[in-house]
Amino acid sequence: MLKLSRLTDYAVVVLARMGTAPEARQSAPDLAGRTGLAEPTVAKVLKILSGSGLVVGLRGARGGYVLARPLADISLTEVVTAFDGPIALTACVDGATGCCDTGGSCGMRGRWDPVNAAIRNALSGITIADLAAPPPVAFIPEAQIRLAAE
Amino acid sequence: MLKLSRLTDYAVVVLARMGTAPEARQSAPDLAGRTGLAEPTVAKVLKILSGSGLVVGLRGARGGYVLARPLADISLTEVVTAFDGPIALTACVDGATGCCDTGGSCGMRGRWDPVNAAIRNALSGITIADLAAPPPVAFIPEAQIRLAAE
DNA sequence: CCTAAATAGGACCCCTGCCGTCCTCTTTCC
DNA sequence: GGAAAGAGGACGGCAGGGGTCCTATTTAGG
Repeated sequence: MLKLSRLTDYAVVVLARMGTAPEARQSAPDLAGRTGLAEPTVAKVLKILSGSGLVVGLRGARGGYVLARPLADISLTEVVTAFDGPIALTACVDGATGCCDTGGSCGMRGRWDPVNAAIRNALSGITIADLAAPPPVAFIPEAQIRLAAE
Repeated sequence: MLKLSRLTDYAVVVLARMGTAPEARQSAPDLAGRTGLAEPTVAKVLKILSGSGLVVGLRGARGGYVLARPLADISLTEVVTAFDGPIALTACVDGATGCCDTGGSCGMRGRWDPVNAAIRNALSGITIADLAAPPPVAFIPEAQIRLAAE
């Protein structure tokens, strides 16, 4: 299904929460409490985010996590890629050997690439800051709408 | 993961094959043979396509399927929607009740909508004909690239 | 009228992959 | 030295997709 994994969803929530105090180091139990998510799950999310370099983990007592970059510099593509792997709608990509066993006469060879690129670009144009912005007077996502207009 | 279901992939292949003889009625076993896919699977795909109105099923002996519209008039969004349901990257959409149990303070409420719209629009701009076109001299998908450029 | 061919529509089981949890090791502050 | 917290991996439960099959209905042809 064309859905992103639940962990990706959690990651955006956690990142958004971290964005409210970009300088402070925040621990996993702390963020769990503030987001209302289960602590082990938040810990797992943060470990993956740390592995992807989107946050920086500080070990030891009084440790925690800090945003590696401001939310406005983190695109949705990066988060999705960290949890769901490279964005590729079908398995028929990057020269997957014997993708569909139709003997090379698939006819679809390489045709999905522009589609993947379109998705990637759409997600690249949206930052976590766009998703996390504290509700201003009224949220009218003109930028995103313009982005969506073919 | 951000992948579409395998049936959707099959559907594109089957539709592309049907596009090579748009007028002729083609049976499920016939299309299975021509695409190299398993016959029951092709039958299932065609039933779903028929239910969505993308192809027209003709019952009885010497029956088969005919494209309801030329491939150039069938967008990827329609095919994806037929198999994967409405395009919604997260469950937090269309007022899903108690989506994340954070007590309404989710802060993400409605924020994914522009993202979903962006994906939908990107896929709407691509037709099955774009994916199925028999390789011309060189396939340079200018249209799609332009579409992807934010 | 009867048979064969083909669609329509479910029902079913298997199996993959996600998800949530937990355990251990390492690091660092007090 | 002890406690707190991240790093890394392992593991079982479970939902959802997928492939298959069965039956009913329709229709062309002999």
